[in-house]
Amino acid sequence: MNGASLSHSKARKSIPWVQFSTGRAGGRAFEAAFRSNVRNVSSASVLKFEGDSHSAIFCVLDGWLSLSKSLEDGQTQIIDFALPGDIVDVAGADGATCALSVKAITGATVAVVPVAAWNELMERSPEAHSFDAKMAAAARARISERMLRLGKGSAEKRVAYALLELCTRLHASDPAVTNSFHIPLRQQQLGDFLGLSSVHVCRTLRRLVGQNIISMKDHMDIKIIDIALLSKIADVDPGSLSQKIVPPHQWSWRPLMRHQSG
Amino acid sequence: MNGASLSHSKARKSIPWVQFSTGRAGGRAFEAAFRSNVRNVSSASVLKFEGDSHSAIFCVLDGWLSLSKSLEDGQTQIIDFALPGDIVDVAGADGATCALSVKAITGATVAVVPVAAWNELMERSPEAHSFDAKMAAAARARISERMLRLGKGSAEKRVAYALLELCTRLHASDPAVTNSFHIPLRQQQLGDFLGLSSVHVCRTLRRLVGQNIISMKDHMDIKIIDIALLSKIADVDPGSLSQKIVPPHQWSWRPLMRHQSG
DNA sequence: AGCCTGTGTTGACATGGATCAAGGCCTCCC
DNA sequence: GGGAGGCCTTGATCCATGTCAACACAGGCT
Repeated sequence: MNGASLSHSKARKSIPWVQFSTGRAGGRAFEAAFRSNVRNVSSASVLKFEGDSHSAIFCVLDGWLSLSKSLEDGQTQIIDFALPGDIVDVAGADGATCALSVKAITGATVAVVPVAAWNELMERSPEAHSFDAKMAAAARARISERMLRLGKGSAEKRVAYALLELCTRLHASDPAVTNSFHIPLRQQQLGDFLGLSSVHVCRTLRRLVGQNIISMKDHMDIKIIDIALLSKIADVDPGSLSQKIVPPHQWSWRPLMRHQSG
Repeated sequence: MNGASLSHSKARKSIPWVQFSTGRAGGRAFEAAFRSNVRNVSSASVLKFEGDSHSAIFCVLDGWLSLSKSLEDGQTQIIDFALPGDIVDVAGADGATCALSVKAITGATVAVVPVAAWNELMERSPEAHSFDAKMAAAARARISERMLRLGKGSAEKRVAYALLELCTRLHASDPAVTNSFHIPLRQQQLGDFLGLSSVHVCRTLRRLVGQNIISMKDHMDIKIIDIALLSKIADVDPGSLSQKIVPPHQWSWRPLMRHQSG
């Protein structure tokens, strides 16, 4: 699925930017710049450590990355995943160092753009800039939504939400994905994402399977069986999230009713 | 502490933007635009609800705001506080609605800038744009740091970190603040910030007081007595955070040693 | 094949923090 | 002054989740 860490690559994946950069003045040049810096990274390799100098922005072409932070004792929290199409900018408050570690969850293909080139692109291309702003806003919204459940939600709510979120994001980058998808994560990593122990992640997934809300095979091939119930557990506004996943004729919910709360 | 909700104001607070906008072409016009939309909001008033149309960016001149999200059952998570000098942009992924609710914790003075004017400002003034980018990066870094402790930290670690973070931020906007400061929050609100019950916030603060790490009077006048220990509990890199709070001659720590972990 | 390592699963047990409840101390209002 | 409502504080109890441990299963290596 991939080569050595950070090796150069001739991959010709689709780059979301191309959709607006081609045909405009400078568009081709930027596209060339992106393509010339495409690299393959192997699973589990580290692209950046927290505190490293912030030298580049990544655009994920294929595979999953994790953005994480760690405590002194080694405990790790995954702040976000970067999926194909996502832009990764982990600049800290000082702008010079990375606030987060960036690691490859799977083998991945990544366009690496030096900050200088990035800034130039942002200045020259209003479309690029607004696209970036939109992605950044989406990332912020995603993180807030998750933080809400991290602070106030039960394990079940967190897991349910994660499944729906990942499903929705995968659907966004590949419309063929509807309610069946693969999550390339160990349960330990899911735990680091959700603020749960891997053991409890396992139990919680098992319970959802037992209740026939989802099914699993091959260690993380998920199928959402009862999306209405899962949405209710996750406390997701069905209108906002799930409309994207299942075709309209399958919708069958009213506004959420309050379920047993904490 | 102030007038009616969203009333016009003649306040002449210092606006961080002015430092670079004055003297430049268009600078005065922007400054005028800011000042003409300054409003006072009363404590506990709501500036935006999640889902509202995203019509304006706020710049906090005085007072505290909270940015929060809520679950169906009413449980609230405070995602961030906005302190004097902070810029508040709660645009969601769609750009048209707010991802977060914005509420006034205290009476507050806020410059309200319509999105159109804001976008124009961002395009016209590179300095404004880079200042905004810097603030946004700082907010992201802050939230990641807190999310780490929310997911992986004990109550003690979360409380300790919050105290240090707030102290640092207050110091940034007013260098006279060093290790004594006032937090205008109910313990319930601190709990909503930290993902803890108000009862447990109370117990945890009491414990810190009992260990002579901090002192409290008048319901939230905090004084950090042993900043080294508090930093260690919070798992803060002393170099990054605490250097800003206490003068150099008071530093007396080596790199953190691992303390009893979970 | 046989071993070794990593991961998922399940059970037993420990515990941090939630919840419930009562009392005290404010401030506001009549 | 007296009552009422908020909020903090503290104690008692409960429960969700962490931790520890054992086993199963799969893949890689020799």
